[in-house]
Amino acid sequence: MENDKEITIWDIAKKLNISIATVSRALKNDPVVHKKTKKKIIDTAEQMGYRTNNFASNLRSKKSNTIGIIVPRLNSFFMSSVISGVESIANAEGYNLIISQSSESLVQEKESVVTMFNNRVEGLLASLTIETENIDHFNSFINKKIPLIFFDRVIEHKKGTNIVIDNKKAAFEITEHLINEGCKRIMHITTSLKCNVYSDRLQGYKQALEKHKIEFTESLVKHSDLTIEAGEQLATEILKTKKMPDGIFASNDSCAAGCLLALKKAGIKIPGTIAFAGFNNDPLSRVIEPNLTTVNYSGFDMGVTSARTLIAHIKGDTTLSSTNSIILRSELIIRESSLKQQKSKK
Amino acid sequence: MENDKEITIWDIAKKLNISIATVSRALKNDPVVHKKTKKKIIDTAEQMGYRTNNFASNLRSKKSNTIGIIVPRLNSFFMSSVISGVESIANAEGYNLIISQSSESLVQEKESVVTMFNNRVEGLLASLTIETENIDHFNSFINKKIPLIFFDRVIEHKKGTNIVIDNKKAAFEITEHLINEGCKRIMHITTSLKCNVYSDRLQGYKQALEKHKIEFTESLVKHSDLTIEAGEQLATEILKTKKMPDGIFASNDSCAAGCLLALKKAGIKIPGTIAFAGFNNDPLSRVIEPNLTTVNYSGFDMGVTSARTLIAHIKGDTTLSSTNSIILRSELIIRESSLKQQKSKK
DNA sequence: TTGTATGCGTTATCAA
DNA sequence: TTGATAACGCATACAA
Repeated sequence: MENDKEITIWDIAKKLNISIATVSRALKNDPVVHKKTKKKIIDTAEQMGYRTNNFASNLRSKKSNTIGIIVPRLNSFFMSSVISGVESIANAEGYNLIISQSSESLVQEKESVVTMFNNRVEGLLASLTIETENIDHFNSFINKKIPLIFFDRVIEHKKGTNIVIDNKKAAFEITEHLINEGCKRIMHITTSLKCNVYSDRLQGYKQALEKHKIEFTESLVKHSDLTIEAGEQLATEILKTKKMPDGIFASNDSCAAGCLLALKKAGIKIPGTIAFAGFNNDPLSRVIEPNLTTVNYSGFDMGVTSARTLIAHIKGDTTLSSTNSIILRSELIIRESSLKQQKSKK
Repeated sequence: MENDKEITIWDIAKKLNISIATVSRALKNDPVVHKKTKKKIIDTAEQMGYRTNNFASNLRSKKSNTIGIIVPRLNSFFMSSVISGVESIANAEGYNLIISQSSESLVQEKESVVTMFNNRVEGLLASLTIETENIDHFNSFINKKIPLIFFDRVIEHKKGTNIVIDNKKAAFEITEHLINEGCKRIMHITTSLKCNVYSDRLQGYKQALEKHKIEFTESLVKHSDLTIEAGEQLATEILKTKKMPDGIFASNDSCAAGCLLALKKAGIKIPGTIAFAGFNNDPLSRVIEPNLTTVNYSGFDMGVTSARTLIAHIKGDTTLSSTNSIILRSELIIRESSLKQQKSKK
């Protein structure tokens, strides 16, 4: 039955001997058109195999019905969960989703923003690269007042909403937990501190040390790219040190896992000699032995919230324009890798 | 400098006192327009803050410059790698990418296809849900000869290309490996056999048994949803059995990991008493102890190949229209979890 | 090499 | 409640 020619509202109108205006209205479910004609129109539309031409519609109405998302990497457990959440909302709300990854490159991020702008997305979600220090390249959106929301990796700005967790608090709690377990020399593994996520966690770490009167030691802060391999690498470094740490708090689970396993293989007792904590509650953390103490926060929820908020903005919800940031819940998950104390009771 | 009004080719034409036709040509880098005027046009376009209106352009040219991808789940390591690969190619080739997830639901998948069709994607990539038994719902694409490529989870069909790995062979090899390690009672954990990926693996498993004169036992094939939890669940079941298996080949790493850990916790020696193998080379497999023997195949590569092939189709590469399927490389990765033999030598 | 004129399929503004 | 008609911004056949 399928034919090569595309059916338009013109064809429907002709067949039904009515005007295209009425057809257009009926297809949009405009309450103004008579119920009976509406039904007739919709039926024949279906029967003729009509599909609306979004280009024409968008051109005329100046709306794209599309939202965009730019992420540093697509293939991490956290990010793919975020995208899954965003997609589910976008889909339910009838928005298309276009995705772009910056691959942690500022240049790429800039290009992605341009692409999104040219595609006339009605709103944009973005999680920044590790090297993004300002958001001038988002000015096209800000100037045109196109809703723009940063999530997770963000930069404070006046013109929009950020969706984050309280990284400082989470890091404080996890560090304090390590201290309470008896750690006195806690190493922190992080990456570029240009990024709020990591600088906040470092701050939380420092605050916990301060509260418990432990002197902050610069050399205990290690910078890496937070991969499993980086963790392994660091482990060999640690093994060469005279004064080994008695606790390690890594800024993600992959890196913690790599480091933990390498140290364990070298005969270090975990958590006995070195207690461990990570961040993200990656599936890895429940598989590694000992199970990894970590901070849980749901990428899916963050995606859902981000998409919902963005769409509310697009639809002109004014109560939101004053919202500067939304802080999502995160929780400390204590597992075996950090239990120095309880270990002896077992 | 940004203003509320959108600049069009009209504005540029007016300013430069030339026709919109020339402007349009220049912006498309048409070789027919004089170099000098072209430069002038492009410069003032930039200066005026012009951005092309894709809707008008698409409407006129009847091309969307967009490809679509439908996946069962976004948030698995494998799938997010695929998407990462697809995105990188789409981006480089100047195509937009719109993404939809079916959440393993056939109903959702059908809706996603309709959405993609209505959005007039120029080509579609899809990995089917576990319950998809035929591809009638893709007929809109097939009838209109819009390039359609299935990857990983596919159904054989005459009108298009499938991109897969040789699941049968991979499963055969991994099963044979277990047999060579001395397993005589190998359990296979799988899920819906409607899906090529899983039925092929089961076949490979059977063939290996057959080759080595091991009788196939129906009760050793377990169906589950292949999550970590399902693996744990199965472990408790196995522990209650009188005749435990001496090897387990699970159709993905998560499930293998859940099962392995639960059995290990119950005091079963891995691989001594039960050898283990998974599938996918998920990061989990390198973290679990013992490290998991598995099959590696790159989601990123599959994404890249799928996108490249699709775009070639779109561009009318005829050499491809005869290509029925592309089989990507996969490799057996042997790790500690399956080494029953070598274990004793250590 | 450039310009004129037309149409792509909608939506929106009138008027009926 | 419906209809006639003018945009929306661009690409292209044709003419110059």
